[in-house]
Amino acid sequence: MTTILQRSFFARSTLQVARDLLGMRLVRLEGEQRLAGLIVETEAYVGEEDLGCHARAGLTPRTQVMYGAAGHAYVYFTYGMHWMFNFVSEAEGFPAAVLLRAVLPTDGLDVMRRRRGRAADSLPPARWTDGPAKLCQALGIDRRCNDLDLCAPGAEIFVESAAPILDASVTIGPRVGLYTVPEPWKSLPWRFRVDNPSLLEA
DNA sequence: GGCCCGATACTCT
DNA sequence: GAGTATCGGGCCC
Repeated sequence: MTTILQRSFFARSTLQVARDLLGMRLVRLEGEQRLAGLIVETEAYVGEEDLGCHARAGLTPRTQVMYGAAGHAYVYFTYGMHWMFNFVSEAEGFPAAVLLRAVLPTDGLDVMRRRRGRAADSLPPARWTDGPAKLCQALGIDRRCNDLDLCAPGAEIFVESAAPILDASVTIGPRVGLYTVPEPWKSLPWRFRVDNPSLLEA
């Protein structure tokens, strides 16, 4: 039986949440259409002290969602064209989140493939959603999803429990794309990745 | 397979 | 006005 992850799951150490989300199933409901994928890559962004985290600038209109209750979605726009999806973590008032970097499509493949367009041609499903902006495009996630409560009854986006991933199948390393972020933040091993996503049972 | 680059608009200084 | 938690196409192996 599957259960929906509740707020207590997200209201923990961000590193623990990022690790434990691996293998869980992200579900996106669009009316009758169910889109879903197994989470296979995440990154942790933890507090104002973390110079890789948007909250380094403190409380602003953009970052206020990260200061709110755990279990909400923090969705932001970057590079002039891309949306990114995050799970808010930790206690209310402490700004932190887990960036979703990749999923393995399991439900609604036809819709996801169509949304990815030519970039999906001749590639297996795992390659349609192996980047933070790619999966947002495939799942139809944009600014309307910012601050959604993933733990509310009837939520359009939520996470279902699934088979946990063994430590032996997880690679931990530095976060991606923090070119101008100073050490030690740039190199902290706060990225969690399932080694062979395509081997996971869909 | 790899590297380089441009697209594009939002956030905070 | 500068910087950006990226992507895909073009090019060269």
